[in-house]
Amino acid sequence: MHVVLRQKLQAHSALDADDAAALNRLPYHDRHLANGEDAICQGERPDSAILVLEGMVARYQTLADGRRQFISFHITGELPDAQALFLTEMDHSICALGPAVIAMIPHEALLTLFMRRPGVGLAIWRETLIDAAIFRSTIVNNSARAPLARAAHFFCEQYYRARSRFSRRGEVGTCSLPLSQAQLGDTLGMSIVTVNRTVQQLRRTGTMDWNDGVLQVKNWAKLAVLGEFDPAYLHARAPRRL
Amino acid sequence: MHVVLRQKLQAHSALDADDAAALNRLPYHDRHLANGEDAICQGERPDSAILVLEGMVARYQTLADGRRQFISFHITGELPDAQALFLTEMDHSICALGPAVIAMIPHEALLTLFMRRPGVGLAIWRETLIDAAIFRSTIVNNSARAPLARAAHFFCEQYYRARSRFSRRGEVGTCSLPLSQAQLGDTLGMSIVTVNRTVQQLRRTGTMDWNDGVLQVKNWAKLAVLGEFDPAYLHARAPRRL
DNA sequence: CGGAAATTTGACAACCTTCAAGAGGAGTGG
DNA sequence: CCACTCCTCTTGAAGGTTGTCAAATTTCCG
Repeated sequence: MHVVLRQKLQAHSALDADDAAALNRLPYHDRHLANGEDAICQGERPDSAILVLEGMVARYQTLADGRRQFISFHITGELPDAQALFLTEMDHSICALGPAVIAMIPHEALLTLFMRRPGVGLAIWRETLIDAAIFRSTIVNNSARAPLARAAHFFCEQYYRARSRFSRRGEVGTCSLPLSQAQLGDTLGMSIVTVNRTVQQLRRTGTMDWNDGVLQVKNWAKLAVLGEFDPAYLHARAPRRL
Repeated sequence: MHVVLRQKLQAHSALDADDAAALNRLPYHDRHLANGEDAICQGERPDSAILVLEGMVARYQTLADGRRQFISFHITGELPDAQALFLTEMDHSICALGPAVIAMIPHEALLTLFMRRPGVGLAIWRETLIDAAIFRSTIVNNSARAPLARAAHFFCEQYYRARSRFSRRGEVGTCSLPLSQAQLGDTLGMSIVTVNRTVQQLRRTGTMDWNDGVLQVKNWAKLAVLGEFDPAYLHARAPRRL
């Protein structure tokens, strides 16, 4: 757990030895989630933060008629409910896509850590700010792009983020993306039928494939053009110290 | 300037006397913006944060074909680019809707303030988290709701936020909303024609009117139902201290 | 092996966007 | 003062895209 969190924070923030040591003393306990299981629901007031250790979790809101809208997806090292540290009531739910393992870290322990090591607090603040930057991009994507570009942009983002822990971000390769087409529809705001036809259309471009929860990128440059994808908004590297 | 910021932060965070005093010593300078003028553009690396003093400003992204997608709107007391404190490069632009006055507060002064008065830093952190909560809601609204509900929800949010500085949030009344229909289209992801017809449809419900940049709510309860509006996501009150 | 879920395909209707044009106002310059 | 332009709002019509309905096929899982 500790190494996962430390690596994530160090991807964009400088932590000194004392910060790292303090991180290593954070208490937590693991929790295993089945496919589709909720880690936390809208309206609840959690007293622990979630750190994804394995698998993928998603944030979603439930609409008045029961439909779901997915908001974001999170992989190993991410803190999908960091905002709950300061916003007591959850305005959305978090569920597992496929089996997942998460660590539950008591809010209290994090808050005292922030007092003792402000650098850690700032790193997590930055984490939440990157989260918000991704939300902004999602607003633009779902509101303004036609289905093909919208789906392409989504695939680009997931692929780029999944591989950013390694050095080779773009280029050919695969990553895990364990969604159904129906869930992708609830992500991009399109009907299942349109999702299906759009994905087929994307496949025909020869830039990517997506099967059995695995996204395969065959021509990154072309896919990025189709999706108008510019990774600047992911703020992958912006170290700054107080 | 100082009183505007202090009131905003105290709306959701407890500040002690020393925090307030430190806020009052923040340096800044005013800047007047003409209608449509950009306060800051995508790609820039600001060294000051923006605080809205008068009027309204909007965040937006520019798409590959030059179209605009508005992301959020900000009124007196809000910090529309607080994230730039820790994410150096702007991933969006900020412009004025109608004439506006903003205060520019040097990042350096804010960062040293956070070191001396962590409570102020936390208050602004919470501010950015509420920002993100609004983004989540916008994703849901623009992705999943039909035009009428989408527009109704948008009007509800703007009205509720504009009036939250006073005690009477819901109920009958007016607030400033100086957008054109075309700009509302670039906000909700609808064409001008659809915006026009949707607004007319909303007017016919008798719940609201919107003319000359003024939003008038005539039947708050019914409008909130039309827009499926639940203000919980605005986290208007959630005081918590370290 | 059987049943449920996911993917795929077709057809059609509804909706939205685009194109086009006119009305009303605000601001500018002759 | 009026003509002119520009912008916004409004309305109509046509065409295209997307959602809905329905059903077949494949895959997954017990």
